[in-house]
Amino acid sequence: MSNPPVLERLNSSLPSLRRSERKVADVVLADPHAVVPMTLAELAEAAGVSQPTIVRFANAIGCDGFHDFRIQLAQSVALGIPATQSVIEAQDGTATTVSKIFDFSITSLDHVRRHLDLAALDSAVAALAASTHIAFIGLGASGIVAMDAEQKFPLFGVPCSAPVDTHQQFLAASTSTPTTAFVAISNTGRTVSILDTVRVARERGATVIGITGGKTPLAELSNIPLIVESLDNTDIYTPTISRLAQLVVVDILATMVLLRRDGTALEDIRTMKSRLSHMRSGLHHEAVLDTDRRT
Amino acid sequence: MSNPPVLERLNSSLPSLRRSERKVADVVLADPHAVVPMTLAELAEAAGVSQPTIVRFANAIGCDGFHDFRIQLAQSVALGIPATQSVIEAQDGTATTVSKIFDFSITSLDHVRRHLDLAALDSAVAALAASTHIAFIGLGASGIVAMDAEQKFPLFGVPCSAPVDTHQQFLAASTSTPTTAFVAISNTGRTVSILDTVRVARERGATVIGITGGKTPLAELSNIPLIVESLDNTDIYTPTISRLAQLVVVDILATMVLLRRDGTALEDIRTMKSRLSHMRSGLHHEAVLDTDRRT
DNA sequence: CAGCGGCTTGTAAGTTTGCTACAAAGTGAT
DNA sequence: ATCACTTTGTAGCAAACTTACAAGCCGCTG
Repeated sequence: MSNPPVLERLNSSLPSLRRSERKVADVVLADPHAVVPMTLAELAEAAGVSQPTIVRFANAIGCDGFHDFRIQLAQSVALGIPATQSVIEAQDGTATTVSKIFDFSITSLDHVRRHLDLAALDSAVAALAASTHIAFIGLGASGIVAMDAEQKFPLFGVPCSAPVDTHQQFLAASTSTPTTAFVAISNTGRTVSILDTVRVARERGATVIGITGGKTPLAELSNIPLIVESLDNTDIYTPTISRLAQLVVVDILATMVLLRRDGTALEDIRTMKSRLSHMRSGLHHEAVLDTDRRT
Repeated sequence: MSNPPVLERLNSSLPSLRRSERKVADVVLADPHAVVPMTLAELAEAAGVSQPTIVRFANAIGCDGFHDFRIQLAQSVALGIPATQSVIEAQDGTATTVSKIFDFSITSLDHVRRHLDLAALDSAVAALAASTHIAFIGLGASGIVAMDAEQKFPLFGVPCSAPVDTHQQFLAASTSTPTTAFVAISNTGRTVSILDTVRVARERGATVIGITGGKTPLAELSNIPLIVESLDNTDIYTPTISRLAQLVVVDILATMVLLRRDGTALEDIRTMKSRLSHMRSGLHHEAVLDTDRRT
């Protein structure tokens, strides 16, 4: 899996390109989708340059020939045009807006996938698996993630809490123990109340896992910093993308903790899922148990 | 944008393949990543068949020659191996588990992107923009989505609520009016309490937007059904993927409603974002206002 | 400002790669 | 058992990509 997507690389190495290579870059950036099915000769024609220039262009941006360039471009385009490229505008139609937001979301997830620290993840899983109690805290969009985690983790038989307001969060930190896993979620990693709360949890000896967007104060304060680096979203229309990546990371943590358990926990979950689906349908408990027997 | 991803198509058209074409399919499915950089001759070698067979294989699964096949495969692989292919297993290492969950999440988002009904989306946006009050309801994972929506939509100056328990939801439905937009979120679309609540909202004349996973009872009951079709997740380890797609759809709705507004709402949001970031840092309100003046 | 050196770009030839026509082998039915 | 049909491989061809080389442009210096 090659690390930085082509279009990103193209942007960054744009100044170091020669004049006619630049013409090629312009064509590619103008409409990457259209370039994908093009043959070398067609692209040369479209950019108004000779064929070897195309090859040199491909090499210049770190591809191994035109073949490689085309494949990498196709992959980049499949994920979506990076958000840095396309900004949502008022005159965009429905289809365009939908595309842009999906592209942005998918690209961002891909970015996180490439930048996730697996070792930190392992440490976090170990800490969560060893804990007797887990607390998730976050505010705003990150609060949503905390609540989502609270729905997932109790499945393993470990009591979980996700206090929503700052006072309750502080209280949870104050009553934490050395076997508490304290998961603090903050994309900016600078929210003072979260930082204060984390300090208390640390004092109490809890293991603090900090899910944050970069090398932030929260990362500094955490025993195990989990950097979930979303793409920049300076644009005002751009939705908060960090949640999505954080949710996926929580999914990963939950799944990996589950994988560490043996079959009994698994069986519990299976039963739970089945009962839940019956509850949805409004059947009575008796009926559920009956169904379970049949299964 | 060609509609069904290659690997999906390959799976579905697998029975109709000839014997030696099937050998090719096996090689491709065994490790799609490895096939991407291969040349036609190499793939023929790897599958133990002749070169023309590869070409015929490509045509058989709906590609226009080997070239096209390679590009489409590259795109498919970029998004990740579809979940139907790869299932999370206990013996998977960290890297593998992470890959699989990200792949699954991204593939699923891509799937929703391809299957979203733009016309329904437009209707939903129109209804939301015209409403004087918006209620979001959901339970479990969908409840998280409802709460997320509640954080986003008040920005437009329309009062929003996202009652969390079934009684409160029922109450909200009972007090809704013809200008209420009632957004019900349920992936299964069969949760009885949600359906009951929606019926009440309909009786009261509210416009019901149903975000659901297919042609479910909820879709039937809604004025505007928004089908958000995630991939099947029969596997027990697989995390609930529907939330992610639903969140993105909520993002899209929020963004599009915002785009309908004129500059004033925009300015409000800009100011709000700036103040919020100051609040995070723990600065006082005076300082915030001061900063705003400087901006 | 003319001449020179280096870099940039295009021309042309070469090599690889993918495609197609055709023939051989296999398979099933009568 | 033979025939018709489907499937697979061989061989040649056309197109695409790459490389070597020469022409042109630009800036520098005398």
